Amino acid sequence: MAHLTSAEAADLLERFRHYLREHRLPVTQQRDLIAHAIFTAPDHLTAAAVHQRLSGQGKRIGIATVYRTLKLLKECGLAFERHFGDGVSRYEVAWADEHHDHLICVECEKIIEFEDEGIEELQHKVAARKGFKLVRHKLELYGVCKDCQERS
Amino acid sequence: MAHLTSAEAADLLERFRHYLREHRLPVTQQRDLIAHAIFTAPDHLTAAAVHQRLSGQGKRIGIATVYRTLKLLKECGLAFERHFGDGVSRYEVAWADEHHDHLICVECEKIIEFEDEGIEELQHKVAARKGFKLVRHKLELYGVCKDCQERS
DNA sequence: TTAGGTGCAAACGTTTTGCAACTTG
DNA sequence: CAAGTTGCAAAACGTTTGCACCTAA
Repeated sequence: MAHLTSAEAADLLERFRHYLREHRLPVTQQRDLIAHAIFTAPDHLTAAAVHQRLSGQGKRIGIATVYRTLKLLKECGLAFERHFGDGVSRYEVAWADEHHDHLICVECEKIIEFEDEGIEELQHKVAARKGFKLVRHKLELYGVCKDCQERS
Repeated sequence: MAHLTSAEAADLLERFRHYLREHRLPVTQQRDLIAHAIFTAPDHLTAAAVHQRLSGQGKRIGIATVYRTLKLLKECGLAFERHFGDGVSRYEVAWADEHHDHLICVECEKIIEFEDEGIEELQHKVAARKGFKLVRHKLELYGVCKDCQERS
């Protein structure tokens, strides 16, 4: 689950502000709002979804600013950009201690997160065997979820 | 290695033609050329790369036709479409008996293919645990290759 | 002959960029 | 005040589509 408590979200927001100050970049209302949206989202948001969500709250923010801020969040390591093959980028909070991969239903598009120690260990072994120093990985399992199996 | 012998490439081309005839679709020069380009490529090609490669050979083929044919190759299972997170689709021959994942160097962008039985087995276990019937997966390991490690 | 493919150019949806006006520090 | 951000609209990007013409069977 990528859903953070509001205390955790607040902590991440503070870390983002700290990163900005450290780099002598202004902490603006827009940056706060966008970062907050990502930190409190229960799922993976597209830039358009972030924009809509803020518009719905009466905030007038340009889509360009959303992209610019998402890039900052990526750079400082507080958010990840994901691609699930439909040509749209999705963003999610990078929850420090948690590493998870994705299990995606090919019928209803539901996305479930999981972690597996064993797989991670084998990944490191494979990389080592090829002389690579592993820095990150992406694993997506596509299948039919229980609900969709029953439905058919 | 995704590099096929010319006999293997010829065999795949014949399979493609067979698929087309079976579906009462014409076997055109363009389709032959594009399929051949994919089957003989040593690496993952973008649509633009296929187009360039053919243009370089003096063939005047529209980029739209390249996309249309790549879609056909995907549909008949002879090519896979891959996404490595830079917003561009890459295509590679689907070598029937081989299943491989990718190891990508984050510095020189070199792409190495690998297979690992152990990882695949664990993937099936994870999916089963969550009630999913696994149909396919995507695993990409990003790291620094031996050459780039030495270079720095 | 005719179904369907082709190239072109225009349309598309997502992401980026140039710029004048505006905030932040 | 100066540096850097913002919103807008326009551009850029990869990809798809509409259409008149052409090719395979």
